Amino acid sequence: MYEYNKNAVTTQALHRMPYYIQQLRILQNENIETVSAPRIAERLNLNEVQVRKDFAAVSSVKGKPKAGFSVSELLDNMEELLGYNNADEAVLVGTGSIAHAILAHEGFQNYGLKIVAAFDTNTDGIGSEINGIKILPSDKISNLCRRMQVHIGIITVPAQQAQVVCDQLVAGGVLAIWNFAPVHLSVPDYILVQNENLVASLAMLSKHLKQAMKTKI
Amino acid sequence: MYEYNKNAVTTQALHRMPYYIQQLRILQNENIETVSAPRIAERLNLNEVQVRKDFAAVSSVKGKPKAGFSVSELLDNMEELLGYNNADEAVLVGTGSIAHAILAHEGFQNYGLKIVAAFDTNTDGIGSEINGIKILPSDKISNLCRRMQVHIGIITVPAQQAQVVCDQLVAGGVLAIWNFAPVHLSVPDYILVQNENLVASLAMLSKHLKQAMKTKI
DNA sequence: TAGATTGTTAATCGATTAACAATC
DNA sequence: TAGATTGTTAATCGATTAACAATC
Repeated sequence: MYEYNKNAVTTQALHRMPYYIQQLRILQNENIETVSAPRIAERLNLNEVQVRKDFAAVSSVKGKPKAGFSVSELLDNMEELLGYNNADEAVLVGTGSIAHAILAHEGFQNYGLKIVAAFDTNTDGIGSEINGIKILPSDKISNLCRRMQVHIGIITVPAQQAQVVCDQLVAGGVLAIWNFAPVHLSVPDYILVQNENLVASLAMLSKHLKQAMKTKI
Repeated sequence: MYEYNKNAVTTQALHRMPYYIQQLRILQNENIETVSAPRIAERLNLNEVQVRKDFAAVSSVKGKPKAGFSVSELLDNMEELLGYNNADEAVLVGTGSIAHAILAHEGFQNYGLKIVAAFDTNTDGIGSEINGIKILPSDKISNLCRRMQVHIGIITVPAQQAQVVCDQLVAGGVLAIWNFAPVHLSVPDYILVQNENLVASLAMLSKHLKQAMKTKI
C-alpha cells in the first residue's frame, strides 16, 4: 500500500511537456475544454498510449472515457510541474553572444527563470550592463550566490574557463548548472548539470543528414 | 553472413562523441598516443563498457589489450563521423538574439556548418548585414535553397512564424531542420527535425532542482 | 445502445551494465 | 608470467507500444 510512485513522470515525458503545453494553449485559445490523447498524439506525431500515459501521470483529474482530459486542468498541472509560475533565481557567467541571447530572452521569466546577476571572467566588460543587468567580476561569484541563496548557475564562458567557473558556482552553493560550454564538467554527485551543447547537436544533425542522403541515393 | 550492422553507432552514442573528442584532444596535446576505455570513462563519469563499445563502434583500428586505443585514430574517426571536416551549407531564418549568437559563433564552421544565407520575415532588417552575411527577405527562401542546393535550414523565428518558415524550407528542398522555435513542426517523413528548445531544457532543470531539494530536505 | 476513449497489464524494443574468456 | 584491457555474450533496466477490458 501507499506505493504511489506509480505513474511517475519520466525524464523523457518531461521533455514532451512543453510540446503538450503548446498544443493545449492553442486549444484553450479556441475555447475547447476537453481533448483526447489520440488527438494530441496525432498533432505531435506521438504514440497515442504514450500521450495518454503522460497525461495520466501529470493530471490531477482523471480523463473521462469518450470525452478525454480537461484542457485547463492539464495546462495548470503541467505548468506547475515545470515551475512556470514560480521563477527560480539564477546567475549567468559569461558575456558572449549566447549570454546576450539568454539575457535578451524576455520569455524566460515566464518559464521559471529569473537572472539576478551576471558575471564575466574578462575584466573589459565589467561594470557595463546587458539588458539592465550589471556585469560583475567573476571572483564575486561564490560570495554573491551564497548571500542571495541562488541555486541555478548558467555557464556561457569559453571551454577553457568552464570548469573554474563551475567550481566557483558550486562553492557558492549552486545546485543546478546549465552548461553551454562544450565540455564535460566535473561536479559532486548532488549537483545537477544540464549540458546544452550546440556543437554536439549540430554534429548530430549533420551525421543524420549524411546517413539519410546515403540511404536515399 | 555480411550482417554488418553489428556495432552500429546509436543516437545516444553520437551524443557522447563530442565529449570523447574533447577528452581525446586534451590527451593529444599532451602527446599521449593511446588511451584505455576505463580511463576515459572515469573522466567523463561514464560506464567503462559503454565507452569501450562506443570506441569499438567508431574506431577503424581495433583496441589492443593492455594498451587501449589509438588517440589519433579515434579522433580522426570521430571527427569524420560527425562531419567536422566537410562543412554542410545551411541557411538561417530569423534575426533575433539567437540568430546573432549562431552567426557570431566562429566555431561552427569547424564543426561542419557553413551558413551561406540569412533571411528575415520582418522587412525592417532586410538588406542589413550580420557578421558579413546579408539579410534577405524570407520570400526568397525556397528559391535560394533550391538554387544553391542547401540541405540544412536553421529556424530562429518566433513560434507563430516557425511553421510557415519550415514549409518554405521544405519547399526549397531542405532535408534537415535545426529548430530553435519552441513548437512542434509538421514535416514530411523524410525531413529530419532537431529541436533545440531552450525553454524546455530550462523547465527540466527547474523541475529536477525542485525534486532534488525536496528529497534533500 | 454503440463507439470513442480511458486505464492497466503484458509484450517488445533498445540501451546499459555485468560477467567472463581471450590477448597482448 | 601476471595483470590490465579488450571484445562478446548474457542479464538487466527503462521506455515504448500493443492488447484489451472498463466506462461514459
